[in-house]
Amino acid sequence: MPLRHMAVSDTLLKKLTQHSRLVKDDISVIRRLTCQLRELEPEEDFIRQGDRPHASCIIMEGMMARYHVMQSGVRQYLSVHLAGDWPDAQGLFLEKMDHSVCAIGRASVCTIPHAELTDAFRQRPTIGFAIWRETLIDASIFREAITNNSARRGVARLAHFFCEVYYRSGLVDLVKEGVCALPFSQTMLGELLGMSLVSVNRHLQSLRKYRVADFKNGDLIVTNWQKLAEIGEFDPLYLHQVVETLT
Amino acid sequence: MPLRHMAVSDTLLKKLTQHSRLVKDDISVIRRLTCQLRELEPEEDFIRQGDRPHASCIIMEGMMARYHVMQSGVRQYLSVHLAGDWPDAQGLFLEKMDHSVCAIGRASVCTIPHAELTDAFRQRPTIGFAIWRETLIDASIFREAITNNSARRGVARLAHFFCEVYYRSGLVDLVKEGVCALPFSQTMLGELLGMSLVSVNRHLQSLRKYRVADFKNGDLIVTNWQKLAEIGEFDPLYLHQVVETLT
DNA sequence: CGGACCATTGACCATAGTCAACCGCCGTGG
DNA sequence: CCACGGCGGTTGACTATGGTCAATGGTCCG
Repeated sequence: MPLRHMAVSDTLLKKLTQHSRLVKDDISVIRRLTCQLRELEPEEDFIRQGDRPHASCIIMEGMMARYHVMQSGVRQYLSVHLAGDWPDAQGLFLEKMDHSVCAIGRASVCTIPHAELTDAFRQRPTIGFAIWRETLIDASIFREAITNNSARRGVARLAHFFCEVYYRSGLVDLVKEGVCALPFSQTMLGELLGMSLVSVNRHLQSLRKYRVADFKNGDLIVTNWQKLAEIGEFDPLYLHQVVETLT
Repeated sequence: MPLRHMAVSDTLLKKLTQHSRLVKDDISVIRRLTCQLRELEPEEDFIRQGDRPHASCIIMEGMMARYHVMQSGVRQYLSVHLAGDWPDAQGLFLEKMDHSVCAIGRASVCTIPHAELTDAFRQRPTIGFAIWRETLIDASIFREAITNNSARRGVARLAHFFCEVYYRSGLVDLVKEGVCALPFSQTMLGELLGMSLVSVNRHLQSLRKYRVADFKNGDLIVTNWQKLAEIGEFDPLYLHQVVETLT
């Protein structure tokens, strides 16, 4: 893993200003944060269940996911993360990781030591609030996943997940002509949605058949967004993408 | 709903110091927070999906729960909360509630305006960190719920939930001789665990049959904790009950 | 006494899991 | 160069888990 130092890229600022209002002083404190760039191999763990986190990372490129490992060894993926996301902010104030975070496909991240972050929060509480909000949005996404995996079945569950990935990819400009990257295998989709590989395959086929969406070679192709959102009962409220003032 | 003013009770301090180290100044700022006591009728909503939250509440007595409402009108409960919990801290920096919060049985809460809280965080960042951590623990509980409802089936799912309630009740001294309150109906357990009323009833019977746990009249009775934890694959790590220093 | 709600049970059905085989693709090594 | 193995995707057959429907009984309350 090659490491090099760099100033925190605009990726972070772009993400935070998407939902929080920051003033000049906040921005300059953020710009002063240093971070190390790290490249992750496909499926490489960034941090593991049981580890004690000292730094957290922002995704520069690629995709990452959180997951639990069951006693049986089976994985349960919990959420997926895109460029600009902060997939382990959850570990900021926790002693030990209760879950792992890995790359999905090749990814590069920027890591910032916790100590530097908490210093920034003390200087400019608004920065802390913005990142706090970031973690609250994460939590909201978890809640939606509980509902999706518990109360929706089959096609709706798959459709809802596709909606989420597609919508969030759009927010960070990662959708090109109805296509966004989703470097998952069907097996992994099953481990995310709490269904078997075979079920994923069959529900996928019904989305294909009705020309709503397709998924192949690690790409998600949305042919009928309206219909997909309807099947998945998708309402983006839970992603909380509204700019408001943090006084 | 009778309202009266009071100083924030020790309930909050007890909760925060359970997992965060606070110094004298922090504590006195917390003691200066004012709050309104509010009594909630059984099943009364404290705040609803779509509302804009201006205050948040700490549970003084009783139980509360978060839930989503599906398009079909069906409820999906997301998490349950006990005395000392902060069931809507999730709304602290969010524009609109993406879920509702209601009382489970009779409950009383203490509400604190958001503005007063953010002021406290600016004065004493450590207080913010402690409450931030509180919300991160919530998120961890959500993650566990994803895994529970997606990757465990039947009895294990029910057993895991019982473990969580029993364990958390123990932390705040609400277990008496193997019994703790859980004022749910079997229908509600189903809406929490993503299974039908009938399944809940049947899985409950198998826990009864093997003398592991029982559930009746709104009470959870644990007769064999060891076995229950084994069936539910319960590992309390995700509750993050470790005191550590927040510098 | 009647109604509402909750728990329980049986019968039946639907969804989804398991198992197994097969295909195509790709990368490795003989 | 080609054979082979591994992996991901697809399919069929069978099974199991759990959902739906419906009826019953108990308890509490008006």
